[in-house]
Amino acid sequence: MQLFAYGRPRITLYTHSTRNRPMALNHAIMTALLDDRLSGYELTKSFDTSLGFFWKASHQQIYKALRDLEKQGLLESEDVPQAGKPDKVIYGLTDAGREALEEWVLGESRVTESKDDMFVKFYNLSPDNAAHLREELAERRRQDAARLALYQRIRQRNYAEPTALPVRRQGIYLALLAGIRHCETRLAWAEEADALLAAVTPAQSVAAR
Amino acid sequence: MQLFAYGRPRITLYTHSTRNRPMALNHAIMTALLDDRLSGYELTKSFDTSLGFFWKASHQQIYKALRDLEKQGLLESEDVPQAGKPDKVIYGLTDAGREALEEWVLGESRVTESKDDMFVKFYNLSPDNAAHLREELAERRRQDAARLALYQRIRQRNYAEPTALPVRRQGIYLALLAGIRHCETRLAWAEEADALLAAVTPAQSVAAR
DNA sequence: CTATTATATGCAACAGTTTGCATATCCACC
DNA sequence: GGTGGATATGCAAACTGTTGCATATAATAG
Repeated sequence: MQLFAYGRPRITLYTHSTRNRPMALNHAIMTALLDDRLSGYELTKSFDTSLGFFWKASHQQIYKALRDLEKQGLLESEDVPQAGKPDKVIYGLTDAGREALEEWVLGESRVTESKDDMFVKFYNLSPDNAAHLREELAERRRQDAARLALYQRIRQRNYAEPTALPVRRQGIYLALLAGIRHCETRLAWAEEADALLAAVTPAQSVAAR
Repeated sequence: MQLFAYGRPRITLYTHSTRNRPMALNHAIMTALLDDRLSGYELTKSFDTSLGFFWKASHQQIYKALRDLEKQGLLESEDVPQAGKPDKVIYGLTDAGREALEEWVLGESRVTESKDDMFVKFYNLSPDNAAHLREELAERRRQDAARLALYQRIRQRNYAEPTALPVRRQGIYLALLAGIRHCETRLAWAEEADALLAAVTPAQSVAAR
């Protein structure tokens, strides 16, 4: 009787396994705690700006990650009673946390490519939906413009002379610069795209006359 | 006795609910099937190039999505026996599928921001890891350069004169252009970043002397 | 006085993605 | 004769992220 009916058992080498690489949200949180001790609430808000350009997270995710990281001994917490506000729990990096973070930086990076419906929609362009796509595009432009303005302000205030900054701040500057360039590129593209869409749209209004 | 101990029951309006918006992978697949009838295997490969810049999917995801979409009547399938190769199943859009796709385009878009470890790592820049980050950056440059070259080739071959193209092809051109601009921007940024990192790295080799 | 907003934390269900594994054929290369 | 790679499809578990809901205090706006 043959128990292993199909082929022979295989030996797998796990050469490119990512199993042991924990999700980067944890590391993003630890990064945010490098300088400051913060509560989950404060982290949630700070994720909306600075680091948030590269990593979005909901408060549910963040609170859970904080508890997990504390269980692993990478963070320590402190209960802070407050008057006039609900009590909060602030978290800080432990030495083990700092070490784990440094080690993580030296590992391989994982990229989760962005997924954007809008581009898939462009593959479906027709006179029927061109007007709608222009609207979506206009909304994006507003968002990108707002974000760009914010990042430009931050740059001028805190990163005007990058080479004069301490090393770590130079790294943050580069990330910020990537964000700025990204917004600029999208805005320039949106202008080109809008011009082309505008040439498509009138066909509909003519047909609808 | 008070059964609803905490506060009063709330009425929620679901004004910005996204519950009924199905994931875009399904729509990306349907989009890829607009012109051609393809098998899961072929779709997986085509996702690696064209649409893949905006939407990555594994073969496991794609095969499952295809079966789901067929169950919903949005796709139809046909078994194709092959000589010298395993048989395959090719899928095509049904009329219902085409309609559903057109309707989806007119809805709101969802953006899943890209998540890239590398930028989080830049927030941790130090002389200890600057060399490692330069390596990662160099690897990204190779990838971006390769992708850019591919997209440039596609552009020259098929989209040299965008305004002369049929409407839908113009939409694809715009998506392609976004991909090109994106790669170019990242490459330009990587150059700047590398220059700054280079100024950080030597400090280590001097210290290590 | 009531509604809203900000502060502050959390659970549970669900949706979506990744990873590991499984199966099978045929071709090319060494 | 075996190894590796391309073709072709699929299951199941683990992981990650989103959504809806729950709870509580206090300030502010109307």
